[in-house]
Amino acid sequence: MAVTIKLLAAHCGLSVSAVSKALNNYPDVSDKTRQAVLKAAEELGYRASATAVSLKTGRSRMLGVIYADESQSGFTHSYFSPVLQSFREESERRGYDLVFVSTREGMSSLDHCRFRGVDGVCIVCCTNYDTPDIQELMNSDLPLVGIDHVVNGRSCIASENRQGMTELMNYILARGHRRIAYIHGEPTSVGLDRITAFRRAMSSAGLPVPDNYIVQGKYHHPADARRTMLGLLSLPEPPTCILMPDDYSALGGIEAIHSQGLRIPEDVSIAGYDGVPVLQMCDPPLTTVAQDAAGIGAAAARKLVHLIEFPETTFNEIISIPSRLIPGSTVADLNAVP
Amino acid sequence: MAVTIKLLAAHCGLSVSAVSKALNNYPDVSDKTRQAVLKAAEELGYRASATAVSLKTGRSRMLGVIYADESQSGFTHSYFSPVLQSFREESERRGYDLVFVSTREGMSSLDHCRFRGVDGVCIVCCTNYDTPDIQELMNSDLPLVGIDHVVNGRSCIASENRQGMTELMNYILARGHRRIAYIHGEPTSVGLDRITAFRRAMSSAGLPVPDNYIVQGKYHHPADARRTMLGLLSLPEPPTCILMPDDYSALGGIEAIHSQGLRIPEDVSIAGYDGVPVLQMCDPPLTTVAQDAAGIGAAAARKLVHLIEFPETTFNEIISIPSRLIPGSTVADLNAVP
DNA sequence: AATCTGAACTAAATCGTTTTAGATTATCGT
DNA sequence: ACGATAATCTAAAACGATTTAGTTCAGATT
Repeated sequence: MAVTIKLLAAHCGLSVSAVSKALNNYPDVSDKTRQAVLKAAEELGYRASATAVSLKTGRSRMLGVIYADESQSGFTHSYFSPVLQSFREESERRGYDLVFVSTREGMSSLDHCRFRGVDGVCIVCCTNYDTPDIQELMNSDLPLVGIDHVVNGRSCIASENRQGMTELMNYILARGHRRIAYIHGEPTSVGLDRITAFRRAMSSAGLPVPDNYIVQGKYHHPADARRTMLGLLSLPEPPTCILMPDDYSALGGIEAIHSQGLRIPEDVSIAGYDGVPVLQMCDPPLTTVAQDAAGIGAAAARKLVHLIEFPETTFNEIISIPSRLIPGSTVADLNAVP
Repeated sequence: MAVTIKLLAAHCGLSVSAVSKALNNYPDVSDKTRQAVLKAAEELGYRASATAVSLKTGRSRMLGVIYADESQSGFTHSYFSPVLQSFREESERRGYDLVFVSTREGMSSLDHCRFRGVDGVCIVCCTNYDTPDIQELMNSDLPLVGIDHVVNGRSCIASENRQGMTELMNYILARGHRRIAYIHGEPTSVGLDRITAFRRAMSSAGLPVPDNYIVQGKYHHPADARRTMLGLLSLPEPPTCILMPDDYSALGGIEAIHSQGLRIPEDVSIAGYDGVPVLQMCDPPLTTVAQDAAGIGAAAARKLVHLIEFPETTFNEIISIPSRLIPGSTVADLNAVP
């Protein structure tokens, strides 16, 4: 089997404890011995067993990840996947490995975290935060950060949704649109922030928002978006521009518009949210707001590691990461058409 | 802290070993005691520590995942991400959790696997299989399955690339195309299989394949595809149909075609490979071959778990998963244009 | 009644580390 | 040269489980 510390100790003619101390930079070991141990460890290819260290120290250097978008897209989710990616990179940079915590039968997420002995957990993607399972996690004493959702005074990394939506609205308004509709996603904290920003922008511009211009749709669900879009297009006074829940849903919206023989943006304008690269390669490139997924993932990892390593001095907080408007070409400039 | 077996034993008035046996269905424990233990465990919320079990038994019920597409797409990779997703689901169904094995400085992937004590490893996504790092893994005695790449007699799950490509070619040929070009990806085993099938289909149809009709491109790299496509379009005798390395690259190809003022499929036909849902929502939907990512991921998990649990009776093999043609609308029917 | 058998339990070793407390030198002041 | 002090090492317990080798005590056998 693998070479253990016992073998290494024997090879060095030292006690196990001396070797352990040498490897862990304890002060009460001579430089000569330390060098010898390090050299021998290198030669024999010694690696401490994470399992044994973990058992003894109570720290595993593993981070749990809740990624439960069973419904549909899985790891291909256009927003959460890149968040996870950068969360992973930053975690590994800090010496932590990622484990997925599943909700296996009979084991709650918290149970699972304890079972695996993870040092902390990040809720990256989760269809519903109001489940007993997630609540139990939130109320536990496990270090935790959430993406995009604020619960129970826990730390949370989120896009500046109001800022992003406001920039998008300002852009659309500046292009002369007045009849603007919003197919929004589920009214989570994210959703509500965006809706608020939408309404504010409209009222700041002195524009009314007819009730049927704000429609609840679903995140990441093109088929639903398609249906909803068709409804909007068939209104007696249809909007000139429609905001979608996200870029992926926008695909369904675009489809719906084309199916009516309408052109984008000549006949109808449309905007997404997320900044998915693929949509920028489509023709025409989608007007949208790029969320800084990489920044969010990295911030989450940093925060979580801090919570773990400096529990005394680290406080819970909500960290906002700015978004950036991508103008694209799917919102017509009505001023330019005299 | 958490409730340990020691506490549970005390609570039951039994020895630690009796409790352990009760929990693990040993025969030499009375039914009465077993029930009592189970009940107490439930009440106290006892969970065995995976760490401790792992240390003692040498089995961790964790699977390592190599997913190293640092280059670009990360978890949004349109083909590997869904593979990973289903690999994860099937693994969890069988009681295994997934850990990412990173190549941290100074620790090879194999080292990392041993360090974490994973029971097996799956190479899902990997930019280059010819590195010492991957070779070391392949030559180790760790249970292992690879996706799409055959190395060293290890188990491998792959799409039936020849079948897929052949079906695609038959479809294209049936639509009357004779000047067909292929921008292929890196010549890995996958790439070579597809090229072989392409050449066979052409020669079966008695068609020549000019050298400049087979161009090496890159997988998952729209910008590169764009450049290469422009080259093909500017040939003295340009192809009527171009096969792309994959759907994502096809986006770059489509872009290039449009940039020349050409229409798809009226002026040029194009086909992808993978069956990415997004591309089916674009207009027109892409002609492509859907790889059964879910089937591949699940098969990989099953194979790996077998290798782990029945090492004697399980042999290494190459498992092929059929692909399916998605006709789409990007390949013109030349017969229909008299 | 003495012995054997088997069921049901316990003690203790073990997995590979870390860490506390104690042991062994070597160094030094006097 | 002698005890004190510091430097360097070792022994052993502990982490939380599993598992081997007993042990105990009914009840059956003779």
